[in-house]
Amino acid sequence: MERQRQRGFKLTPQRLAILEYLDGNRDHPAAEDIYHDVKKSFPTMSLATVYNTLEALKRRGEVVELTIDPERRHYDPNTEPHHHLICQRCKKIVDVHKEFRINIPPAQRQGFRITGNHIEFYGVCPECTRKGGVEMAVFKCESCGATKEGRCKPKKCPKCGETGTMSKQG
Amino acid sequence: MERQRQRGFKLTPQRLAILEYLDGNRDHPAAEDIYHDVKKSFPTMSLATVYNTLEALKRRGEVVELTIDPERRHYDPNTEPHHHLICQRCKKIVDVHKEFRINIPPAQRQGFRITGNHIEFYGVCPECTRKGGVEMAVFKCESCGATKEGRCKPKKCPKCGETGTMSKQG
DNA sequence: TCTTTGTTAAGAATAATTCCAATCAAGGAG
DNA sequence: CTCCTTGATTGGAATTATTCTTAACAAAGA
Repeated sequence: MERQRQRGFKLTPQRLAILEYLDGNRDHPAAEDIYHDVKKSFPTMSLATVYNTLEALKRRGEVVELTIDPERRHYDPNTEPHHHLICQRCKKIVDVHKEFRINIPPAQRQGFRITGNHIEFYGVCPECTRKGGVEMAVFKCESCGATKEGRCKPKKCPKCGETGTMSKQG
Repeated sequence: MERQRQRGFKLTPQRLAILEYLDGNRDHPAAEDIYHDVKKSFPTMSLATVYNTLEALKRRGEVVELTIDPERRHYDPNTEPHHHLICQRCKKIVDVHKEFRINIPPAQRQGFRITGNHIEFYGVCPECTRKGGVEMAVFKCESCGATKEGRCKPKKCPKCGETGTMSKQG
């Protein structure tokens, strides 16, 4: 994070808050998630600033944009090359730190010069496996109080629409 | 009725046109691309119908939705498991038909049950390699006549906004 | 023929993202 | 210290892809 200071990247309070949220984060948040969280300690934060900052960080190679979820872009502050494992039921994304020796045989490269790769693994996470497909839990929105039954934590409140506010109820 | 229900899919002229467009297509088109093309021979076609049809085909496993491009969803009528190679410059997507023996060691599976994977390879396509990064070509919109300079064919006309109408000029 | 079911078209609605114009804050030059 | 330049922030408007809704429709079955 220190390395930002140089290189003409202005460390404004807003950017600092975003960087702090991102630092060490392994949740592959979307812009909206970052916004929602950072807003709590920084109520004047604008969603546009989150997008601007993410774009600036992306250009600097400090975060990687994940094109894994057709609904929204996710960002990964972990820039070491790694892969991802996605729960096909609840859409949770976790990291896979292993190098795979994969190479396209020249005959199949169609003239491309290959520069890298990214593997998406699909599967079912332990929580969803346990829930089996029948059992359900109740999730409550911290923001508007609405409740919803489901196998896994909904990313967004079905009532007030806020993201990241649903938590499991006793 | 039973037969119909088993197939559960009415072959309407619109759907036929979409299927024909998709058949053997290796371009990983987006909904808009399909719409643009099919509309030519079927001017009454609606974009919603394209989306509906794609959704129906997806549910039946006749097409695969590719989450590769953050801008829009692409569809692949080739449902045999395969991977993709993407030109990082012009965003062209080509197929890679090869099986890779990749496995996440149990210690790293984090309790997930793995069901599949998809590899995205990144690279530079022969056209873009040739253009080197300096040389440019001029592309013209078949629809509105606007021209644009670029390394690779723009997916969308910068003036009229139509997709798939840009072609290289003499 | 009447009903059921699923399809289409058009446009409205939604949601993520980008754009824009008006500030604002910091740093350098004078 | 003040002026000027540059880049950052905001909030709202604009844009874009996608979904939803409704009414009209068409084929199949009773």
